[in-house]
Amino acid sequence: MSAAATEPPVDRRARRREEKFARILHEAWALARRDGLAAISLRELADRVDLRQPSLYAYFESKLDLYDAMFAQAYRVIVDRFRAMPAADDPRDQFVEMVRLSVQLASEDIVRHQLLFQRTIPGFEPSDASMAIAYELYDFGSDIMRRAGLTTQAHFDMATAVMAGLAHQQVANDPGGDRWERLAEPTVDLLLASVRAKPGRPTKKGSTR
Amino acid sequence: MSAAATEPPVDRRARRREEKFARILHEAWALARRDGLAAISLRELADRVDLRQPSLYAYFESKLDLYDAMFAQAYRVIVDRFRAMPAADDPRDQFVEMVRLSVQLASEDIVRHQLLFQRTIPGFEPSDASMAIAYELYDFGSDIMRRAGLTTQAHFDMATAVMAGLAHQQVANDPGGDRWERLAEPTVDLLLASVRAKPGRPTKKGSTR
DNA sequence: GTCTATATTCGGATAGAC
DNA sequence: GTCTATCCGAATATAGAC
Repeated sequence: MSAAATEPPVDRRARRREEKFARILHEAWALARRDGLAAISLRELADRVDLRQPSLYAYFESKLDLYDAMFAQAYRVIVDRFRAMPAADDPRDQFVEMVRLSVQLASEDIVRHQLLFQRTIPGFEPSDASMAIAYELYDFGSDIMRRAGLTTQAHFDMATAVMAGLAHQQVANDPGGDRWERLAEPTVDLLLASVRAKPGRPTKKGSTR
Repeated sequence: MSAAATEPPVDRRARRREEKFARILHEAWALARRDGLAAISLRELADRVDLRQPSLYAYFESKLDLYDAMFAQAYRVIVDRFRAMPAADDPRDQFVEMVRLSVQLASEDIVRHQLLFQRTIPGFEPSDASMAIAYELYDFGSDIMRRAGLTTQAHFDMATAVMAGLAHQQVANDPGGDRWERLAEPTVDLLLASVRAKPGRPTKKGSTR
């Protein structure tokens, strides 16, 4: 409330700070893509944003804190991309589209995929605030799966495994291609067929091992 | 049985060297499990095997070379575990067992899984000799899948994605548990059901990598 | 093969002036 | 917020004696 016509200097400063922070994050991603996530050097990062290395500490408290900011930003991007999916009439189509998008997202930015879904940075643990963004994504995805007919925990677990697996194989064995991405549709139909075959009970009798 | 009664000193020395090298690898794994793969310190590794840090260079040429040795050893262990699987009469059962074993292997040693299946060490590329061991595993697994009825490239790709996904989810979201491991059986049946629904063109033997 | 000694470079982080 | 200066520790790797 109450933003003056001429923006108070405080807000301008805050905005400049945000812009600079965004630039820092941008260059951090660039370095991560070049050398690997774990190999980001604060010295080189500072160089790229025209700062001296100690000045970075005005923007984050430690290197792990930087990773946390990258983690949160990456999840925000992905949540936005999920929300931007065209709404499909058929829930099955929507499910297919989500799986396809997941593989695409992993494929188009491998280090992002590593930071979010593989725990590779020694000592890094996402903050609660960052995890909250992650949970947004899972809720959104769960809705889509539920609408497509998945009901049990086992259904969900199979579906998430399939999504993770397609993405992983795409990234690991056909980077830049679509060999696993194009399996999104048939794989979803596989899952849905099994749901329809034995609704609410995708596992055999005695399903707890 | 042709070893001389008095073993030649050359062979004894060679064996001692191998034993020491094995000890080095053992402790390297221990450090990786404690601190993460990327955080292995040659100083601490040397301490643990009663050497000074520079002496390690009598056993490998660089740190990346150490990772390569770990990579090769890990694949050898896994190949052995695959070969040690009890033979099942039903190829479908054999397939189930393989998927279950894959998830178990990832679950029981997460850093091994990371080194083999996630490219997380900056600059590390397995040597040709190490990759040869990896291919052994893929050939072995391909045979099992083929016998279970998978014929097309798409079948294989789906199956490998499912295996990778179950393992990943198990490791990432239920470490120490069996929430995804117990989905091995129903998931294999899912795959096989789709194969029976629309059988594809057979692939040539050994042509899947 | 193992040692001591050292080179070299780099890392993240802090103190304190402006 | 940004700087200079610096700390302190860590890292991998090499040289050369024994």
